Amino acid sequence: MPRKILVTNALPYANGDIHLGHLVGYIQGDIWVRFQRMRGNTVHYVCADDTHGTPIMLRAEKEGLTPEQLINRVHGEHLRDFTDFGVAFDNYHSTHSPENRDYAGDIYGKLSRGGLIDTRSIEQYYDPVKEMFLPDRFIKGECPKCGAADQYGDNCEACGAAYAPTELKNPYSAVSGAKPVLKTSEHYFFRLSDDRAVAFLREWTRGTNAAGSRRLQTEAANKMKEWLGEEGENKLSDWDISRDAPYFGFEIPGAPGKYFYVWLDAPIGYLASFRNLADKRGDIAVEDYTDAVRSEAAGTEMVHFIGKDILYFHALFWPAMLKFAGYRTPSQLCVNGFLTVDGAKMSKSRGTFITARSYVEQKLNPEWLRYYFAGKSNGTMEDVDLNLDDMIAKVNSDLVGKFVNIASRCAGFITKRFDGQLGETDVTACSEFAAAWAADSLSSAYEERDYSRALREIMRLADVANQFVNDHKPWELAKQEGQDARLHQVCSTALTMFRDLTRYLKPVLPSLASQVERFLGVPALQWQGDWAPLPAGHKVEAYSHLMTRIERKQIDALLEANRESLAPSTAQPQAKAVAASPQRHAEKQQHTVQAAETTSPHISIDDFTKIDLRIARIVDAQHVEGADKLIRLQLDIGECDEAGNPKPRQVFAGIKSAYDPVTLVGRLTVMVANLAPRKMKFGMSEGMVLAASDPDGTTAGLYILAPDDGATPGMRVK
RNA sequence: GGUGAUGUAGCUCAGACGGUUAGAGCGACGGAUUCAUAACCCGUAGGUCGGCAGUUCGAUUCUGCCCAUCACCA
Repeated sequence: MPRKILVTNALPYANGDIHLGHLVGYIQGDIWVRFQRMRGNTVHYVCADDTHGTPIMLRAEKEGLTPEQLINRVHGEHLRDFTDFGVAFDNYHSTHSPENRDYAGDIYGKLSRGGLIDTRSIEQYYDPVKEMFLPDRFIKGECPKCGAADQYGDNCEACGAAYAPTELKNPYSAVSGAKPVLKTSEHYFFRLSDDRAVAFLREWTRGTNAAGSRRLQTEAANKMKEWLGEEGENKLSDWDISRDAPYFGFEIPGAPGKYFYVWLDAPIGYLASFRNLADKRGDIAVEDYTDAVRSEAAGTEMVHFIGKDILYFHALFWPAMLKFAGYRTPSQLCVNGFLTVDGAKMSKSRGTFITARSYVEQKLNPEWLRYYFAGKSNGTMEDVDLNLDDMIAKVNSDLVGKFVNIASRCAGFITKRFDGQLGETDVTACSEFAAAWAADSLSSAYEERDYSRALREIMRLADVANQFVNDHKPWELAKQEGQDARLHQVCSTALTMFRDLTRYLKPVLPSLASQVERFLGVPALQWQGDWAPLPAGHKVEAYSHLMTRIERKQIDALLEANRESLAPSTAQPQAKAVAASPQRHAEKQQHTVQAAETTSPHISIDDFTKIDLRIARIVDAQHVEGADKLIRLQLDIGECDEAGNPKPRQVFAGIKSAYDPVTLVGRLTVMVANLAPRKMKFGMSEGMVLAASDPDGTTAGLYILAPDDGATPGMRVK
């Protein structure tokens, strides 16, 4: 009985570009969907832009657009990025849609009638100039703990303290610069602290779904336990779901001037997108997937792929909203971790904040990234590190060296010697492949989203195939009289193995797989039925190579294209944000993202004065025997020994490529006098001289510094 | 500060309900080969399994403490 699954990916916020961090979760989701379909299951795969909230409203205003114009533009950009990376949603909708308005109203109405909506007055900062209430992130001021200036209303980037915006000293509005005033307003709350909700969530987060598997990964379930507290303890507080006008969103039915908080209607966008798809197609019974009773009868599933930054929303608010509005709750949450690049948070100054667009524009192959991410995905919430050198090595050796190579080394014989027709396959030689087909270890690895395990096994099979070719040496058979039949069999067998490998890699590399299907002249590869070799007499196309290698210089160009110079921080907060989180989703991400940027380009004056810079006279300079780069310098900085004789410092400087020692003697330059002495192969080095060079190496050369006339040895530089 | 996760060969990662010589791929090195975008094949070297202490006949695997990294919370 095929499964019927509604799969979603987190909705990206319509306030920024898709970057490689986002793509981790989308690629994981897409691979799972493609796998399920190859197994014959029915999957509806939907997503949408998350479009509401204050940041969108203000951003549109800044760009001189209406919010609708802004989100329309971004919708196109996002969809194009996903498409280019092979993430093939059946529908990419928007939370600013009639379907979403209907669902939001319906869910809210049912919660309200169920007694789960409360109103109460709260006091908040209000911008009197802009005439709007200010979210925490739009209030700035001095940190109440350490006094650092220009800190946001929720936490301090200088000392890490967390506080309420009302605790800030000298607060001002980041929108207008005005001093905010406290103002009272009535807000609507979802009563998450209600006993029914708490009891439900306790069961839901640790229980299993209809198929008997856990709804949350173990780590995620543990995290929920932390948030929910122990039995009898109630750590949940009610959730503020309204915002006052002006606000870009949906007005709450029966509450003029009050709008749904963006996070209320964001996940509802999953249903809206699905409804929109069903209306377009006309053959999907929506309630079979969305209604509590009917979905149970129909045995459908609803699976959400999300980043761990938005677990809170998807494991608490979302199931509770659904449950108490009579909707089905999610069957499973697949939570992925953050992306780091070369072991560190993505950074604009290092160029590792890589946008999806720039990757495509720099002509890198999206399937390289899909393969690498898949190789790093093991179905847990762990962070994924994109190690660029590792990616180059892995893709080049696995995909080009091993996988593609199998076809490349055999197809030529089939074309040249046998007119493109396959011969008999040596089925015994394929025993490992037949065994892999019969076993469920590969498919269960995909099912559990442990793609790295699947790929390890697939690459082991690729090794088997290459060994087979190597052992039977078709290039020798080709030269021998009377070995045509054997040659034919060996190459045909290798191509059957190659067909199998392609099938297993297809969820990860859909585009490469379709090239192979064309080359082999086979219908779209599926993952069901009995194993059979490619039949004798079957005709294949001439081989043309399937994938190129990655070169380091392509990666360097990509980093360069994403590098932003460290200009003084006059930019708007959004513009210089560095996101560590894969799914930036509504205002919550404004938090994560801003807090993530701790790599300040500034040092304090105290840090600077730790460096003792001195004017030095080069009293001697010598080549160093056996050193490629070093020159031995004796530097006078006015120091003397006990007897009062001048005592120059010995410093080894790596400037041999640019200077002849003879020309250095007598010159003045600048040295770091308090650098810890270091024993080098050729002796002690008691400091360093400063020299300028182009970090990119575009302009060659090395230039030591020289003071203006009048400076004398020993003078302090500061 | 509290909680949790992670720390295994140069790199990326498996694994171990405690038990003889701790694994893979890549990289390095040596050999073989030349069908294949120097790809493939065979072989070698590399790890006191983050540190310290404890439990045990025996710990890298369990416990405690510490260190580092990351996340969450206040």
